[in-house]
Amino acid sequence: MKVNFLTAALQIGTKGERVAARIRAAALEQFSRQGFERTTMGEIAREAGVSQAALHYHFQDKAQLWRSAMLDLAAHIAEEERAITAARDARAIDQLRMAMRLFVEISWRHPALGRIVALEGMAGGERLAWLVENLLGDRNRRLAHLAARAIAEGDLKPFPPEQIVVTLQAAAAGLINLQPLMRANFGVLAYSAAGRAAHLDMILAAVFDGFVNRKTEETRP
Amino acid sequence: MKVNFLTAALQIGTKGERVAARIRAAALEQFSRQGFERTTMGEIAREAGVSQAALHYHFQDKAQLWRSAMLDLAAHIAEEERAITAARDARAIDQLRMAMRLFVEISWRHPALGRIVALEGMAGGERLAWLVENLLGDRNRRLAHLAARAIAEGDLKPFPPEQIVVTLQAAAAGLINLQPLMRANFGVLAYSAAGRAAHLDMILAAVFDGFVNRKTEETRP
DNA sequence: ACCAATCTTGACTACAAAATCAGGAAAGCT
DNA sequence: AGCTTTCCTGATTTTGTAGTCAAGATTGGT
Repeated sequence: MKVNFLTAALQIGTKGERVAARIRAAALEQFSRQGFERTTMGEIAREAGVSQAALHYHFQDKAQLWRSAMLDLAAHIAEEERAITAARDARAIDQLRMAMRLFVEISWRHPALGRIVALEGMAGGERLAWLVENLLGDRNRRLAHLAARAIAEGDLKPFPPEQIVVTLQAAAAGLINLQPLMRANFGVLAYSAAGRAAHLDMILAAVFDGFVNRKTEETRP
Repeated sequence: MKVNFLTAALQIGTKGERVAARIRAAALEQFSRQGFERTTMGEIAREAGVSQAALHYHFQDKAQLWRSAMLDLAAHIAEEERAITAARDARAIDQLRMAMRLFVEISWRHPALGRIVALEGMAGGERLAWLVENLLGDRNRRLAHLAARAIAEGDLKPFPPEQIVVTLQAAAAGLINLQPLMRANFGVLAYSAAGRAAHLDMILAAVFDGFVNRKTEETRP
């Protein structure tokens, strides 16, 4: 059996609940890698080590399994996020930097999230609408609001806040999502813990700082 | 009939060649939006205004149609690129900046490219291998080499060149690929020509500059 | 140990989409 | 015009996958 963050759920609940959790974990992995239609129920079943029919016992249909897997992911992420509370009175730019740090760390721990957003965010449709409604919308709007404040406080270059937010996230998730490309194109392997830390450094030090308004430097000749 | 950049091909060649071009254009649009499996031959046929069987007359199977559409896209892009030749003796950083400008412009004109790379680059598999082999590999390695030179010349912060290249491209294509997300999440509409120019500004001025090593700015003109 | 509820499965159905094919229309040549 | 090649289509077959179902296995309570 595959081991990942959802495997913890195997320890609790009734047998059915444990199997359902295993199915959700397998489904999330497949859906996020292959997208919804490329993923088959049979594949998920095999990965979870149960029969295909078991999937339909625990979940009404494929779409509902997808939503269930997403909610599961969201719950795990929310729990990890709660651990960190941004200081309310800090400058917007600092809250934003903190949010980006968190985003990168969570993206490494839960690569499925970024992949799903990329897949559905390109395609549009009802699954995207569901994601925006249930998981992404508030969070993104909050970040955009934060970016707008940071601009107003003179700390960010004055680009459209929504664009800043989406671009930052796309940049941060890019390397993580595109591991297969990195491997196929450059022969680079998946990252160790040290590599992840270096990646976080890169995003903050390079990409994020690119948006930062360096008043002192710019007023220089 | 849908009009796009491939429609030009309608003017030349035999009747069959013109129909094949129309099919490739329709296929490219669908494949890049929906991904390979979500796209059906029937849909492509309807979009191209021919019968489903006609697709199998011109192309052996779905996979070959996909490859053919990609080659078509690559040919168009290559032609546009050829118009611009980077000065050989310029500093690597300037060549890189020029390449990014080109990348953003081409990405706006051919949004299918970025979507395909994102889709297949996340999933891995034989289509990705084909893409790397036939149209991405050399180009990306050349860019990485350029980034490495720029680092050696002290113009870029010393992050791994492959990571810089992929992250820059992910950041630049992010907004373009994720238009449906922008719309669903923020209600923002597709971009006008002015919006595209502004986006290019943002990528170069913010993201690209984030990677630039500012120490050298003082010593440079 | 027994029972009832919960869970799981193999076998099956329904359906959508890819691929094939024989027949016929259109284009191009002489 | 007559002939040949190229092109296109409707009808059909094949294949892969989602979803159903009745029967049997497992689990947990008493």
